[in-house]
Amino acid sequence: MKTYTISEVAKELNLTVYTLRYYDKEGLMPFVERTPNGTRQFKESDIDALKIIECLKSTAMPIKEIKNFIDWCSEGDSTLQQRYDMFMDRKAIVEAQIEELKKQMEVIEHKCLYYKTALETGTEAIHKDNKMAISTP
Amino acid sequence: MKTYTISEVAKELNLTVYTLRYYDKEGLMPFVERTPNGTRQFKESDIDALKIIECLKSTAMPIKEIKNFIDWCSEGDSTLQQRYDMFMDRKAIVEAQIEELKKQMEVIEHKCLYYKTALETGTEAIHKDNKMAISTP
DNA sequence: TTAATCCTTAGAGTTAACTCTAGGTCAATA
DNA sequence: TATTGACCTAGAGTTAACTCTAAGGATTAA
Repeated sequence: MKTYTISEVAKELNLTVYTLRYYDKEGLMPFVERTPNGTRQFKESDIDALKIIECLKSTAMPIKEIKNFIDWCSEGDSTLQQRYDMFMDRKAIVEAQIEELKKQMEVIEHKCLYYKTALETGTEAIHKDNKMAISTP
Repeated sequence: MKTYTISEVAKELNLTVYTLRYYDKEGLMPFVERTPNGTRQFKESDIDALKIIECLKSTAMPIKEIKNFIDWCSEGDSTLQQRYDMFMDRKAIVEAQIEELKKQMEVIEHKCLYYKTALETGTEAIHKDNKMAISTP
């Protein structure tokens, strides 16, 4: 079975070897095996697991919480409910994150229009006596 | 004109007074006026400006970049182009953030289903010989 | 055989964004 | 009048997530 070195994995996942070792130190990769002299040997399934870790990280889950999940995975079927609940919770969190970003997007688009108009006339004064501030953003 | 104390503003924006003073220290609030003895007096427009700051912060813009924008605001009409470009860039960044979250959402939903099926049969083994790993997440 | 290049660890250093403490001012109340 | 509680600053401390350094081991290439 093909295995990968830490730098190959780092390259593939767009991480540094430092980061991967840090994750290991934090207990995020207990499944990665070693050669007799201690070198990490990543299997395809390890890379898949790291992709799940990256997925959770990209939704702003703290590393300590990701570790809880990894620990549950190691404990086996007795933790299926916790893991299911975790992903359902995460789903709700990500939905909220998307909604929040969409809300802020409207504000940003409004500002784009505001500055477009200001640029056309050469001055922000066009928006004066408007509820949009001038010297404050 | 009605003004607000730092603790009133903190409450309204769901921040701490420490955070607001920190923002001020970092140059994010040069527009906030003071009473003769030094107490900050927030106007409505200052709170609006802070809401823009919070908007940018919620899209992961670093405080130093937000400060650039605030500085441009203080410089007046000569920086209209920079400010327009900044909001257009931010718009693209937020669009990418939303797309990224949607992509991760699919992974999470897939995991929800995975664990739902596993829970129904009481074991993760149901997914074995599948490309989904068992002891790795 | 020696140099380069990978790997390892322990532990120190960095950065961003707070978060708090110490010591002080000022205005209102008991 | 004294105490309470809000405000202030400077600067120290905290936390998360890296990021790097030092010192050393194994493998390959000249």
